[in-house]
Amino acid sequence: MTPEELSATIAVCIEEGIAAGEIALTNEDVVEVRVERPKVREHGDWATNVAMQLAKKAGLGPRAFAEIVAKRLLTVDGIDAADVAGPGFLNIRLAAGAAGELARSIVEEGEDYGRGESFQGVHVNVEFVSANPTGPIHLGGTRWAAVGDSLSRLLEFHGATVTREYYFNDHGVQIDKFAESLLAAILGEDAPEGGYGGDYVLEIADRVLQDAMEVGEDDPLELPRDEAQEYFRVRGVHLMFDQIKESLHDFGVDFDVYFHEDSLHKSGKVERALDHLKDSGALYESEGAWWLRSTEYGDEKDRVVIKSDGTAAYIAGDIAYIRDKRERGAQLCIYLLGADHHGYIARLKAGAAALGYNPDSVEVIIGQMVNLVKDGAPVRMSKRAGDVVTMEDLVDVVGVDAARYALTRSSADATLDVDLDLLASATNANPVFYVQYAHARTAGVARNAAEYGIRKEDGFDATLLTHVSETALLGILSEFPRIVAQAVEYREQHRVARYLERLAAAFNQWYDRTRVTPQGDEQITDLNRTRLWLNDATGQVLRNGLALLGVAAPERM
RNA sequence: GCCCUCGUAGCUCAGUUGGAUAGAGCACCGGACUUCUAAUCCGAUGGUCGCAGGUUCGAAUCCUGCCGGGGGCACCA
Repeated sequence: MTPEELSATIAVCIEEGIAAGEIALTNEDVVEVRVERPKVREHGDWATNVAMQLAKKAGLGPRAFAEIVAKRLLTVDGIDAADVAGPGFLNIRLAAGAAGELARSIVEEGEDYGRGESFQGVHVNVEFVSANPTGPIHLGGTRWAAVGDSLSRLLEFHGATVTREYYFNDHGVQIDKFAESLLAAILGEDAPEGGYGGDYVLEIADRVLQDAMEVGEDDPLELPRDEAQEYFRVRGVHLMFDQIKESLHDFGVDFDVYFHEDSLHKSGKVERALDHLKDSGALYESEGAWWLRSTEYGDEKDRVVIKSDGTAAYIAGDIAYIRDKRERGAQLCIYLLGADHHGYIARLKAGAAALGYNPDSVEVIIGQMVNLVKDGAPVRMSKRAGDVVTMEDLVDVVGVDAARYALTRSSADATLDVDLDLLASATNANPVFYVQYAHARTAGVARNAAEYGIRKEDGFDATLLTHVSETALLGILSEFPRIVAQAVEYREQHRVARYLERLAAAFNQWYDRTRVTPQGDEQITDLNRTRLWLNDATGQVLRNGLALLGVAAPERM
């Protein structure tokens, strides 16, 4: 019996109590029954606090309410015990077979186990990273790459069609500084004020020059300075962006759309969006400018969309962009932004509302910063000095799996300290290895079982899974669909990672106390076969969970 | 000054959206390998959940006010 089935069963018991006149409620009062795993094992397999939630309204004491439900639960097949405890908790113990059946159903469902439907048929646009191509992806961007891709995978697992999108621009102040820096680097000058340093600048500049020579173009350095800079801007941005895409690809993140900010302006989409807003009265005119009512969404002040000189403010592009995303089919637009962008939330929501969309269709996830720790001290990162830790640096030191896992196992809205020494050296201090090792173990057990000639299809008897470490493992396996559903609902991928760590621990404990393969000259029995089902079920869930984080599930380590 | 966010064990972090005795990993201490991988397992130590009030059967969780860290407050992009 899964927790979902148990939850539904309890609801039925309450409704029966209502029908029998023992509970003075209507069926509409019956809230969704939440079952949870008690922290203390002796309390049973599952517990619910529904009696405490409903007792008051029913005019009963919580314990009396719980007794009425317990009495009926006991008559249900697959439930061994239902006890009332404490202030009104209902502790439930499932029959051994009822829990054990799960091992088989997980293996049969395979990579679909845990799948959900909460986003079935919904088109979601997830925009993340979106760094302008003025340098390699740094640590912060790496975090959004890992988190954004994992959230996308979670949404897809719940039925969504996800567009992974990267928004960028190759014009503007920062890009000009980048172009200036390229030119300065190749000429052996110091980086300009507010420009970019670091080896990569010279590398890119060199490549631009080499490429020009190879195709027999005139030396761009012979051009007038402003033309040379423009030349380096176009070619340099292109090279830089290719490098970024390659880094992301090597990191396991591929975007469906790289959206060019300029295209909004050039195609007239900004203008059309602004006309639309003026016509619909979504903006108001004041002091010669057109304003967006962003204060209605928590902004400190309303924002100018069309400046008094008639030109579009930056935010106009954002609004046109929302409209473009929606017109391309997105029903939900999720933005992953750094903490320095939190002021954008109100503006984006106000923009969506002005366009006539539900402001809830724009969702902004604000992520906190990543700090790097080395030798017990924070590593100072300075962009000016080129002393920036990049995605490639991190991957070089710890590998893609450890990097992605470290960045996804914590909530995005907590600042994160990444300890390079720890990730690189002390392997057992690194949870990703613990989880991957558990998976490799399931694969190893399966290999050994095959050698012994143990075949799953020869037998399965759920009632044999009675060891305390087995019921614990089964309980955790049964939680996976709900953990995934919560991770999707709250957009919190780290729940999956934390769950996998619990699952790996439960598996290791089981592995330590029981055996799948026979010892000595023992005969192969259904117990061996049934445990192989459980072993394979665990491997399946570890694989499914790691896939949601974009982390490999190795067969051997 | 205002806004956002975080504050939980020595360190890094969870805490099932208000539930039972607040957890894990690391570090430290003590145990367990002739048998499916010891990258593991078992045990011990370690807490005024930043502080003070409030809400209720019940608060790490919700509300208010302080304190501390981080970020943000343009007719810039």
